[in-house]
Amino acid sequence: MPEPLASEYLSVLNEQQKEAVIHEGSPLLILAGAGSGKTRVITTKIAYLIAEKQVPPQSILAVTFTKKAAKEMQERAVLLEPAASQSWIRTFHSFGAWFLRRYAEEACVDKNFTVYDEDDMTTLVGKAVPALSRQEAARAVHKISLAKDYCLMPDSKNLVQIESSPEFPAIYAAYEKRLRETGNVDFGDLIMRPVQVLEAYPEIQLQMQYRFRVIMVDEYQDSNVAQFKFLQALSGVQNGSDTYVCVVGDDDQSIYRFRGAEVQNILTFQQHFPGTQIIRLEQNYRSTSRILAAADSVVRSNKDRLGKTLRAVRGEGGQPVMVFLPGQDDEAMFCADLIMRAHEKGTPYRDWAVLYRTNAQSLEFETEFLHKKIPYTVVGSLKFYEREEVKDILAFAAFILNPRDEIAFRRIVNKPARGAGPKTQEAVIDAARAAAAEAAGAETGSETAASDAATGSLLQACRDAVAARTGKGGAVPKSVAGLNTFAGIAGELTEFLDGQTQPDVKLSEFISKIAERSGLSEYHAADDEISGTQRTANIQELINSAVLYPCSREGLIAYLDSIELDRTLEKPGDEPDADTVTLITLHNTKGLEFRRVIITGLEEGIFPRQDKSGDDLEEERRLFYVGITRAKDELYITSCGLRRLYGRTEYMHPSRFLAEAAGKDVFKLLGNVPPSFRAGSVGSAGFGTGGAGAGADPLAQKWRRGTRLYHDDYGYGQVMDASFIDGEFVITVAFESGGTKRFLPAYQKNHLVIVKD
DNA sequence: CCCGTCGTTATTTTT
DNA sequence: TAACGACGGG
Repeated sequence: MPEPLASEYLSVLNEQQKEAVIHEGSPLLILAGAGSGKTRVITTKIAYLIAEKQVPPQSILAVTFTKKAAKEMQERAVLLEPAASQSWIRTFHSFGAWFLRRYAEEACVDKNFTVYDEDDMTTLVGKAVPALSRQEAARAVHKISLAKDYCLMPDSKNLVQIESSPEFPAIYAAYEKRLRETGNVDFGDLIMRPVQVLEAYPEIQLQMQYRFRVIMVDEYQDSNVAQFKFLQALSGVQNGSDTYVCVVGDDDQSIYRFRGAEVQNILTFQQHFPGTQIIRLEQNYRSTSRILAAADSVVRSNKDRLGKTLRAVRGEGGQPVMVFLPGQDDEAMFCADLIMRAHEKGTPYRDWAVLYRTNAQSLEFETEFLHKKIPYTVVGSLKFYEREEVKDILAFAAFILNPRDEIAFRRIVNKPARGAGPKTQEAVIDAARAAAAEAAGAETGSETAASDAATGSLLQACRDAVAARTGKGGAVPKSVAGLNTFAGIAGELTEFLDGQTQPDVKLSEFISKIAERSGLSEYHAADDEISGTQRTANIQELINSAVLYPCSREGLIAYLDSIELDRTLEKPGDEPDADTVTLITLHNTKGLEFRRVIITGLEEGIFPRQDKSGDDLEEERRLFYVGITRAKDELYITSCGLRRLYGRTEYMHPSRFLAEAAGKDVFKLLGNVPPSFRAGSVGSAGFGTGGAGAGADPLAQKWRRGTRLYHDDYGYGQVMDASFIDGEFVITVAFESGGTKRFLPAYQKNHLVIVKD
């Protein structure tokens, strides 16, 4: 087959895209607006570099944030240039995992590490600092993760900016020590530790510079400090390396500040990569122009942006619709009706996506769609891999891979019950840690630096405990018998895995064997009988998902990585091409597009979420922008007057984002449109308006500033402020208990009474 | 050691 | 409202 000519794939690009593809010689920052064809640019660039610039494909590294994006990028690059199959197109985290396994010794991790999730981390913090409650431990875990996103160690001076509590550094340090004893890593380590290795070992940095000549980063606006440092260290800019660095991002789509993403990375890129050229991609190929106008009307309220104007290539299209509904049930019904009616006219379900701010909101749609027989797929929140039975099996697999894994050990040693309770577990773990410490001490001064594989092994510690108690005569305690049973099973499974010689045996055989031999299958099957759960089916699904991997240590590592490094992965067994409506959080839509999009729950407190202001509020607004720009043909926005929240029905306000956008006359308004949104009052749409006629309203007469009152739930308080917002009379009340709340007195007759002094 | 009941509490967003 | 943790009984 003849090599495709560069002109063939360049000819379909616009001028800016072409410029970005053929650019060379300096760092490059591509500011790519939504739908401007950035994936096409990156993939074409990869093909171009290989075919026209003779860059070896394996020396190209392209980094994305999600596995889905990585997969798509690789597929599209390969279509343009088959040799791109050898290029490294991966997520930041899977690249970090590869790096850590390769330099395991320098990074002080076990080569066979598995990745602890938040839950595992919390357990470990709880063990490292027993004084903490589970809740406190969870809070600490959150802060530790954030610290790692910023590459901060327990002794870093700047740690106070993450968490000012004086106890925190000690908690972090204790956790870190304990984590290292297991040899495993957490999510943050996948980026932070490679950075530390690169900074500590110049020769490794040189190896990387030699190996990767081209580094590209997608979704750069969502990179965090650790990832920035990773990029810096890999490319070796400070050392004058000529590695070609190209990052692609859109500051308007930065939505991960809460987990350490730094918009500064994109805003100050030029300063850290001197000589950077900037290319803007502003032609939008995705959406019709009225949808883009809606998007622009939203994001233009943000102050902190580089500024960019999308030009629509497609036609004007239909007018986006804003719908005001009485309650969340009506919202679900509205969506269902819309989708069903379109389906009757031939629109497939897969054209539709229903977007919401929090995962919990998916429930109303699931219920309604189930009822109306509309097929749907919930993206992301599928906690398949967090289910107890699934975690149990995976923990057993992880333990066999790394028998120092304290968390996995605790989880499975006594499941099903074998008489080895917490006290026994503690003793075994302490013994293993003592053995490891002793070995480490003995090592000092001797030249046997490589750590013994059995050192600190909990499996070995179990066997030792058994050996110490048997042969002494007398009855063997139940706990020791339990450890013996467990050690027997774990030993047998380890031998099975290591004894595999035929290459065509699938890993599913091994996973299945774990389920059977561990007794976990039976244990969970019993639960199915009693509570009618799906555990056996889930275990079977898990076993099936391992069929793609070979039955070996390497295969098992790859399998566990694939699960641990991408939680958004669809549930195994879900067919990807089914004709279903997509239910998805706004965050998860990053990089996706749909013909028809419904963004739901546009209410104050929900979206934007309560207590958002300043930079956080701007991020919420960008999230709205991301949602709008997913739509190709049709866009609907819904807002409810009532919503059930914490089991209580609350009266809701339309989101301030709606007022910001409606003033521009870009939306068609439907439903119970609040007065301030109606034609004629467009100019005054927004918050803090009203005032006129307030004195005449009976409610305003009753609830004046200073009025003392009593609320059923919150107790005694005083009206601090009273005003009309969006045509509704709202009071702000300060309670004696401390908090402040806002109410709509019109709807609080049963809960709110005036008290006379 | 396992099960049930009662009371409390929680909701961002995710690699 | 639902889910989970603490507690107590069997």
